[in-house]
Amino acid sequence: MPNEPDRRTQILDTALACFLDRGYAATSIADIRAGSGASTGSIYHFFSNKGALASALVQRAIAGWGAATAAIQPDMPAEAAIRASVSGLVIWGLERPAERRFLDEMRSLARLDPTLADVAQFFARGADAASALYAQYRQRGEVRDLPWPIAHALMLGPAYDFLRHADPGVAPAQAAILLADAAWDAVRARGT
Amino acid sequence: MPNEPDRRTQILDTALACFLDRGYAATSIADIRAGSGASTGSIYHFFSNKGALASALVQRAIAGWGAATAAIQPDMPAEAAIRASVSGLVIWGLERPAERRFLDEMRSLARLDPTLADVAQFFARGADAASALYAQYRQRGEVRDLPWPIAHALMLGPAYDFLRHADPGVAPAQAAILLADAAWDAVRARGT
Amino acid sequence: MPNEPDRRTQILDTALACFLDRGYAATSIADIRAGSGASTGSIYHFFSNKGALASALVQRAIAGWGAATAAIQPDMPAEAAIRASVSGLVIWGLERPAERRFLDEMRSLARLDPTLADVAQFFARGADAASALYAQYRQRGEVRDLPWPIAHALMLGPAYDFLRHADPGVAPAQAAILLADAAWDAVRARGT
Amino acid sequence: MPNEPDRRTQILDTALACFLDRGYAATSIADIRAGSGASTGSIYHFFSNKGALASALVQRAIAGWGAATAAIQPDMPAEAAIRASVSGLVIWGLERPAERRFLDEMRSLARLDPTLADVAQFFARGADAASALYAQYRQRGEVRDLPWPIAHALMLGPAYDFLRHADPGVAPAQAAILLADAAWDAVRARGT
DNA sequence: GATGAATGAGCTTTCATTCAT
DNA sequence: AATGAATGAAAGCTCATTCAT
Repeated sequence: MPNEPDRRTQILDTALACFLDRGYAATSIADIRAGSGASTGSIYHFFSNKGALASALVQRAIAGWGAATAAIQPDMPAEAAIRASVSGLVIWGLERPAERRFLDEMRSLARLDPTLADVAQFFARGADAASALYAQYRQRGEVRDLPWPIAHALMLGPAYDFLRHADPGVAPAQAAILLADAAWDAVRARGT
Repeated sequence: MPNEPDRRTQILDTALACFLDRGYAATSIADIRAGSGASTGSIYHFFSNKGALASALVQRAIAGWGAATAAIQPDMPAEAAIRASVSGLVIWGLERPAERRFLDEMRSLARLDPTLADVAQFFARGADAASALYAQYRQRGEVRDLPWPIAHALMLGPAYDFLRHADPGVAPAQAAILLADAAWDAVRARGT
Repeated sequence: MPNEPDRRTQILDTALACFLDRGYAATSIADIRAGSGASTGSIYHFFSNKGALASALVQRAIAGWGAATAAIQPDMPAEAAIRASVSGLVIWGLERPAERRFLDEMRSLARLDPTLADVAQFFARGADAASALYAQYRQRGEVRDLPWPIAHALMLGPAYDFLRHADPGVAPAQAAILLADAAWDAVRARGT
Repeated sequence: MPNEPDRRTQILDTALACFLDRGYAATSIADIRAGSGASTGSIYHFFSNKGALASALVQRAIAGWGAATAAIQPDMPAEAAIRASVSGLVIWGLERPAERRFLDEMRSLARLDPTLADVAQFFARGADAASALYAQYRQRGEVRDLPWPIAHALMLGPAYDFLRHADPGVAPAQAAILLADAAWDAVRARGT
């Protein structure tokens, strides 16, 4: 007998499928109801909000990306960490373009929609952690003394931009290397 | 006799104000009607769609940004052109954050909404022009031989990323210089 | 050709019929749509709220009652005014029990529902006017020096209570006289 | 070992708290579930309906008020009985305004909602008892020969009306006396 | 006695768009 | 060129109640 997933999971899976397919804003509760076989009431039994659904999924999606960059340790050299995180992002993003687009949409919607407060907080926490890590590298003298927003932009901005215009014509491996190289070049401590 | 703007312009101005204030998705035709004093019918007389309104405004907004980088000529050295265009983007984006956010929103909505086809085309045309320019620089040997999506990402990705998280704590001039430097460093032709 | 009422009026009439039949809370917009032939959108074109509909109707209903007591003048003797207003209320309430019940429901809902703020204000204004009138009578020495809430209760409380339990077994004229007498007896200035 | 109240009582207590706080209509079963710690199923195990809950509570609430007027005996003089019942109502209503408001709401809802038939019956029974008592006083020649609805209105209408507009500016004791006096004056047998 | 997942009809409100005048 | 009434599908969400365990 197959291991039937429970209702909560069915709903979550359907919601993710819809969000990836159509985007968050364009997905209606009715879509999720139809896709999952659950009733409207059932959906709201498990998730108080459309936003709560998104929140649960953002967490799941980020966890997936996190796994891809799990190798990064706080005490590893800045160069290795930064290269790994950029190329991890690029590889993951090229493998799962819909997921990447979904997170992108959530990031901007979370700024305005109060039902997405959880999502916003989630992103904020991630950003803080990264910022703290960069501060460490700076103290160790491995990276340039840049304001965090600039440092972030120099390291990850190109990857995000590249993924946003995702073009199947570029080989993932090559793109990952080029962008990781550039990220490290842009922030590594300048010699005397 | 005062130089009363015509209806079309009144509508366009109000629409822009609303889009900048609330975003495209959150602006209703009723908002524009109320703000402009024009009737619903009048709005649809001049613009066949909500999308058509956006289209006209995207053109106007981009024209404004274009003016800021008007100094860029096809035959000027790559370095000057690239630096100018990056720092132009940064300065403009910090001066007009709402406008920048609006263009960002439009760029992503245009991918899905068929009534925004014009907008999508408009962005595509801009991208093509930039791509052509980069090809020229490459032929002249001034820049690295990179796939255009990568080159674009290296030059402008950081600026876009920086503006997206727009932080009033960083001085505009400093940010523009840092990002322009980085852009040029990332793509300039490598010595032997 | 019959004088077809306009949409706004059709909606208002249907809404009143529903409110009188079922009460405000139990009436849905769908009921009004079905009864009036107007579309949902049309209803919301004329009335921003379910509450706005109620507000318009409360005004109309009170105006109707006002007409019944139109004879009351600020400068007429307290006795005549009070008798007229009590018996006017009783006669009107027995003639239009549904209308009376509707106003009663609105009075209590208006305390809590913010979309009924207009209704609340409307009732409040009426109460203020009555209170001011009583203060005048008091100054003229025609009525007892009672706190307004008590005076109101003594004069109109019995009529409201009687109408609430409306019993067809009591002759309207007799009821009106008994209650008007009692109202005047209860508040008229006591002799030395 | 602490005297833990049983589930039924917990549910009832929470329901009352909710009804007093928000009113019957605005209270959902979910509210009661959350407040009482009982499950939905448990609530429906003890009470077949939302209405059954209300019914049990109306009984309790009226019993409370009954205790306040317990001194009233069938064979005591009409004047004492009427004064006691009016001032008892006023004192009780000023002390427990939420309870009073709740009973008021129930009285009007019970007229329409079939699940509140019990409540309606309960109120009716109370009214019958009072009516029978008045008939006795009438036979004894202590009170006016008035139709019961009018007599009720004259005696209790002012108190109800006063409590409905409950104004903390009037001293309870004074209000109770004024309203009790008026009640007796209004119905006591007229001299030749 | 107790649980809580499941139901589904129903609610108010929004909004881009059409069209007769 | 201009009006604004009219449309109706669609949205997110609520809630009393049922029932298998």
